[in-house]
Amino acid sequence: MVVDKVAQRRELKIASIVEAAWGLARERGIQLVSLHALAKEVGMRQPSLYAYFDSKNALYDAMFAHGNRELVARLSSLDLPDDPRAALKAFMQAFAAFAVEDPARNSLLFRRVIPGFEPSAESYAVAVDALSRAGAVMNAAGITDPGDVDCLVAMVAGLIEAQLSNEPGGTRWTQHLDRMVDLLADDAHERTSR
Amino acid sequence: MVVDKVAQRRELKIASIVEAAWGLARERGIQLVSLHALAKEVGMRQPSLYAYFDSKNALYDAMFAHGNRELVARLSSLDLPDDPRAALKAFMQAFAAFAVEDPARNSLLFRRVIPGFEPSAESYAVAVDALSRAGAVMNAAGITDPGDVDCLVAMVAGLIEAQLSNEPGGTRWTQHLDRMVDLLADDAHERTSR
DNA sequence: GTCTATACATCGATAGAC
DNA sequence: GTCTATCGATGTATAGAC
Repeated sequence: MVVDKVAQRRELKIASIVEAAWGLARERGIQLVSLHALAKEVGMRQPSLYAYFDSKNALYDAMFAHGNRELVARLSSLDLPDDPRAALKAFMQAFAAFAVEDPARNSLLFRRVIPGFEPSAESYAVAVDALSRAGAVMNAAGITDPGDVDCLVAMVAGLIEAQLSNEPGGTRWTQHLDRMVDLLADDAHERTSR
Repeated sequence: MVVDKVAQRRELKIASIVEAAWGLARERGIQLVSLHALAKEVGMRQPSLYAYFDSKNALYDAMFAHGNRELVARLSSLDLPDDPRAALKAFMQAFAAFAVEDPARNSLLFRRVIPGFEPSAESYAVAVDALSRAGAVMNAAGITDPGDVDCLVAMVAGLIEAQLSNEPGGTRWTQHLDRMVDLLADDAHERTSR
C-alpha cells in the first residue's frame, strides 16, 4: 500500500500539537490547558485547532492515549529480572517513577480531575494494555487472587498519590515500595496456600 | 458577654449558604460549583454572596473548614475498643466510611482538584486536628515509626481512592481495610522490636 | 487548512442605588 | 444587606471567506 503522504504529515502535525498541549499541562496544570494558549504555542489561531480535534475533549482524549502509549513503551522496555518477586518490584518501581515524574500526566491518566471527560474506547484500550502487563507480572509472582491484586494496586497508587501531593520530587513515600510489595506478596502466598 | 444577635444570625446565614454549596457540590461535582447557581439555591442574587464571602476561594475555604469539622466530630464521637489494634481498625473504618460516603467532600478535603485553592491557616488547623487524632490512635497501637505511619496512611488512602474511582458505593476495596491494618501493624512491630 | 470575525455561554467581581 | 446593572475576562465552538 502506498503511503499517504498527506495523511502522514497530518499525523505528524497532530503529534506536535499533542506534545505542545502536554507542555502547557506541565506548566499550568492539566485543568488549565486552553485552546487559545495551545494554538498560540503551535503558531496557529484557536479555531484552526478544530481541523485536528472535534472538541476539547477530543484533545484530552488524544493526550490520554499518548500518555498511555508512553506508559506501555516504558513498561515494555523493562529488562525484568528472572526472579518473579524481583521482577514485580522492578515493575512497580518503574511504574511509580513514571507516575511521579510528571504530575500533569498522572492527573489525566490516573485521577479524575476533568469534569465530563471520559476516554474513548480506543484510548481506553491502550490503558487496559498497560494494566494487563501489571497483571501478568503480579500473577507470575504468585499474586493471583483478585483481592490481593486490588490491594497491591491500591497500595502502590496510595504511595504515589501521597508522594505527589505532599512532596513532589521527593522519595519519602515511594521509598517504601519494595517493602510494601514484599509485605503483600508474602501475605498473599500464605493465604493462597492455606 | 452579651450575645450579639446580629452576628449570630449572620453566622446562621453563612452556615446555610455553606450547606447549600455542599448540596450543589454533591450534585455536580466540587469543581462545578458556581456562585450564580449557589445564589439561586439560597434565594439570593449572585453579587449578594459577596456580603458573606470575599471571593470564591473564601467560600471554598469555609466549605473546607466545615467538612473538616464534620470529620473531627465523627472521629470524636467514636467509642473505640480498649484493645489498641481493634481501636485502630475501628478508627480507620470510620475514616474510610466518612471519605467514601461523600465523593465531593472527599475531593475538596483530601484531593487537590481546585486549581489555585489553598486552605487558610485557620481552616487548615481543623484538618491538622483530625490528623493528630489519627496519629494518636496509631501510636497507641504501636505504630510509632514515621515511615510506618506514612505507609499506613497511604495504604488506607489508596483503598479509599480506588473504591471511589472505580466503584462508588461498593466495598470491593474497602473490605480489605482490616487486613491491611493487621498486615502493616504486625510488620511495624517486628521492625520496631528488632 | 487557516484565517477573521463572532456567537454564545459562563463566571467572578465591582459600582452604586435603595 | 440586597438589589440591578454591568464589567471584563475567559473559553469553547461555528460561519464563512480565502
